Amino acid sequence: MTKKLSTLADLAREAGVSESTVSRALSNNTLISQKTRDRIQALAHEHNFTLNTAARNLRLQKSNTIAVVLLIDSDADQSVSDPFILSILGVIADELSQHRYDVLLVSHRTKDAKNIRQYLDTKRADGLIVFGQGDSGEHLSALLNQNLPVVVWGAQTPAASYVTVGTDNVLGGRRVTEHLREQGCQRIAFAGHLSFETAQRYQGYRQALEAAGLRNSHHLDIHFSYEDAYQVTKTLLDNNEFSYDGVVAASDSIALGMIRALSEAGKRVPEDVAITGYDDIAVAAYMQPSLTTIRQDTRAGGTCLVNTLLAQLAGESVQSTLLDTPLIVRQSSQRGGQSHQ
Amino acid sequence: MTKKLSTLADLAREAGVSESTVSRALSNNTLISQKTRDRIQALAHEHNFTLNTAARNLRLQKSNTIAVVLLIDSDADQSVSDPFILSILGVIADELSQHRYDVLLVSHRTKDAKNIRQYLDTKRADGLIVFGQGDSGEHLSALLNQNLPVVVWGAQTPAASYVTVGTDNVLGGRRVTEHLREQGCQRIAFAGHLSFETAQRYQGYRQALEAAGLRNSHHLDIHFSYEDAYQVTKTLLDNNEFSYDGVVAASDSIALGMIRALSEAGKRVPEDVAITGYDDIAVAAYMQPSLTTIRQDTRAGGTCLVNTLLAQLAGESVQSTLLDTPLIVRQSSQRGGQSHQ
DNA sequence: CTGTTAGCGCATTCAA
DNA sequence: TTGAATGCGCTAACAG
Repeated sequence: MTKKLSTLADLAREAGVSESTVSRALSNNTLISQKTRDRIQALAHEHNFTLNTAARNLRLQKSNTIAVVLLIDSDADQSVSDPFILSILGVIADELSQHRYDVLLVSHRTKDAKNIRQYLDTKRADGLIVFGQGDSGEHLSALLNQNLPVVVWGAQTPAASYVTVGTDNVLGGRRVTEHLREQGCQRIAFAGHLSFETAQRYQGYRQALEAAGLRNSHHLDIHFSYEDAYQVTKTLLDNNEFSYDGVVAASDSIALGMIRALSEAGKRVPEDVAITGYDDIAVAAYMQPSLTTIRQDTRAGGTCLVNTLLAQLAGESVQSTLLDTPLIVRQSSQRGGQSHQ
Repeated sequence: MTKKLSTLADLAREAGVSESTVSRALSNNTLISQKTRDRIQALAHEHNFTLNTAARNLRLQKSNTIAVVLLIDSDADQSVSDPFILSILGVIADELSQHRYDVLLVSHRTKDAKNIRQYLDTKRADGLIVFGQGDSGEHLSALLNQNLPVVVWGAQTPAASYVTVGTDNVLGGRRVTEHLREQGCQRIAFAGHLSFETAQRYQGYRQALEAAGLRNSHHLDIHFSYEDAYQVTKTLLDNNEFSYDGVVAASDSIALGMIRALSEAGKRVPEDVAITGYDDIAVAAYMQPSLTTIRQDTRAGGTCLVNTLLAQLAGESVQSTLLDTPLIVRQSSQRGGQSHQ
């Protein structure tokens, strides 16, 4: 390792040429003779030289960076902990790095959503991928109505002016509920806090109940977490207020917490209570009982988010995508049901 | 929303003062009269003005950004999928954003580890948090021997010249193994691929066996994943080659995969086979049976990584930290054991 | 208290 | 085929 050459000027001096020649040589510009190019590139490599990104960005007015923005509910805990989000984030980081983009990970309180424009305005990021429209769809709409390079994870709404990639949550909610009906469940509760996307799942649940001629719906308000699900369920059971034979959980995490509480209380899943989750997180297949759920394919979702954004960046006109929401039937819901008369 | 003011110069013109005054006013420099400061800050706010980060970074020769580098094994799958890593990443993002730092998320093939210096050299990041020394400790040592602002997640090694935050993997491996011995296990296998950290856990496993007078160790080579663990275990069971009554799994994921395979084959956990995991991922407490494991506290770990790095950045002298590795006893390993004669 | 000036490192226009 | 000069937007030393 020879001495440190940290700027173009250093390299130029070392090579005995001008800065502009080095700049061109490094970008493999054909204006420069092949010989010079080779020589300079070799030199740069030898000295482990890399361009100063800030200077380059300033000059080029772009950043080669995509900001992934996580909008965090202010009253809930502020950390990024949802396994589904974390998992799709991993996919996005992969995809983006394959396209030679850097990923800037930022989290914002929901109510500060308006600040996210700054990443674009200050050329901090070339594009944005946003999670959490759930609690701030209206903010986003106000901000993103122009043709900005932004893709939002979540459901399309008629009002929204921005491009989204997401799954059909109403359909998903309907599917699991219908499935539980087919398994013979009579009293089916919906467990989850009704934020944006989960509210849609709830809506699907309602639709399915109504289609089955059931008038009463049951909502258990549980925020996204194992612990909360466990506690709420345990309390209900302790007070003898748990009267359901089926539960549509708004997420796999919630389903897991409930299953534990039920099991500790001596209830069998699925015999006494059939349960479905939502997301198909990695462990869903590996628990006992394995979890019936709606798959949200993180690989497909992440890839689609990235591709949509890159297409936008390339000037193509893009539209929102609705990903499929397949029902994955496993043990936690299967108990023969009516179909087996 | 008035017209777009995108640079300091624009703001200065609008305010009828010089650029430097605006610059100072925005940084709340007391050189500027309170009145002027207030006026300019109000103006900036009204126009939703933010500084251009690239220009600012270039001028200041710093970036207010921490790069989190994930070193990915080249022959394994390239994606960021380990739930433990993802979870600690969430914590880091939190902590860093509370300290007003941005997080640049980058993944690199292990063998390209030497490129990670560039983030520092080009002032792309003020500091680095690195995961995955496991497979590239020697590369890192070669790179990071200077007093660079870098903190590596993982175990300390005598050779390593860099600062680490991690848990005592040897101790952890020893603890679970001793625990299984206490539960009466006679033939205990270690399940996991022997990379850096897991090799240390394996070493602890060996120590515990030797201390118990057991000469034979059993190693099942399983990479980090549910699926691989499931397949390998299933194959062993199908061939009647699974002869263990205890398993020390190198990660919770592996434990889950194995438990599923065992359960499908009609083996009971913990009665027929007692199993321990490693990490204490969120679901560990919520599965059936709940998983005995070694806790790696992601909150503590992430916080410590960040604090150590920030201290380094502040010029303080810091040293490596070894976090506690508590044994969390749950159902998957408990079967009375010898102590109940 | 405020303004003028210079320069961070790079890409690019214009001139040679 | 190469070099000299300019400016991206910002901060800070120096002057006033």
